[in-house]
Amino acid sequence: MKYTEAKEELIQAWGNLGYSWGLNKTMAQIHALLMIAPKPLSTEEIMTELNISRGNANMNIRALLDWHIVYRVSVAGERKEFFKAEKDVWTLARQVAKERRSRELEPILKVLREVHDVPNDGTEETKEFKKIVKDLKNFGEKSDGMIDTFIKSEESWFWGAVMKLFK
Amino acid sequence: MKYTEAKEELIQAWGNLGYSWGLNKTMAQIHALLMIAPKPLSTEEIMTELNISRGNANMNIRALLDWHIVYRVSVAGERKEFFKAEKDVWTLARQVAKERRSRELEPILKVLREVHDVPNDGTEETKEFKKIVKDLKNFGEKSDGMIDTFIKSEESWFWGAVMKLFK
DNA sequence: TCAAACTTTCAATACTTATTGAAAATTAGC
DNA sequence: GCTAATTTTCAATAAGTATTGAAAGTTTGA
Repeated sequence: MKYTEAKEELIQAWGNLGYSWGLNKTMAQIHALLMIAPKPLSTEEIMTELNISRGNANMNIRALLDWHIVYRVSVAGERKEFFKAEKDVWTLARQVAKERRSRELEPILKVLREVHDVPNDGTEETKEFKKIVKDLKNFGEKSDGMIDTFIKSEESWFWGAVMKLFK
Repeated sequence: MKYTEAKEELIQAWGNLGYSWGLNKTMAQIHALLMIAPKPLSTEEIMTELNISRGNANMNIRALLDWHIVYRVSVAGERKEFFKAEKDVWTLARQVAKERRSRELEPILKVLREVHDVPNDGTEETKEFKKIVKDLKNFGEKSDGMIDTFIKSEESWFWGAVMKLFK
């Protein structure tokens, strides 16, 4: 396989993965492009490489900055902005975990806490409801703690510990 | 908060969460409804509770069966099918992890393995590309192993081990 | 202060995905 | 085999999301 094909394929695949991460396709593709680029790229370059409009490029770059997985870079002698992606996979993973926790896990935990205290009126319905909510809340809170440790951890410590744990 | 409100709110929240899980909103809502129901429900009951059409209900129930997080149940003396959700949160979590691994992680790992061997033609581009792909592949494979252990693990063992590890 | 370079916004539109509902298919009992 | 109950399919359409491109806004340096 040639480099250009491989590059194309990786960008496509990363675009699909984006969906499972709460990014949209273009966002993920820009991220992939920046990740494998040896130098920061300008909006123009991103537009050309991915064949997308200026507005689209701009919006999705903003969203990536908002996720803190793409950074603004200034290049000496150039007036326009350049962008680079976080290249350290570990840092990337922690950042994504952090964002997803606050976008996905926290909202559902908030609801679980709210509905946790509905009075048990003695019916089967509320009994079952309370049981399930309790279990979900418990699970969610344990997961939350685990993710928190992950986010704050050091790569070497983490994999070392996990390796010991998972065999 | 009253039970009916709480129920409504939980179903809505679970519907949103569905998005971050590769389910769609209705699928996740049906799942929530079944999870808190003390008895298996028929398609009719699901249609009424969620105000959705027969076709919609049917399609999304099939999808949930396909994910193996909802089961078919037959009720004595009734001709129609009834459905119940997996109620054990731990089993649910493992099943979701299993499905997501094969729907999200495996495809990207496949691509990473494919593009891993592009020849280094000496340019900056291929050098950087190969480095990033190597890192991503390494990370993905470690994660894959970890998820695998999780899927095969017992709840009590897992949280015990994790608690020791994370704190 | 001006104007060129560059970035942002947003209404219009294209594209994608979800939903409906009625017709077709299947199933079960007589 | 027939019929009524039930499930499945799928074309039509509604709803939701992404994308464009041009106009408006902002920044920079002479």
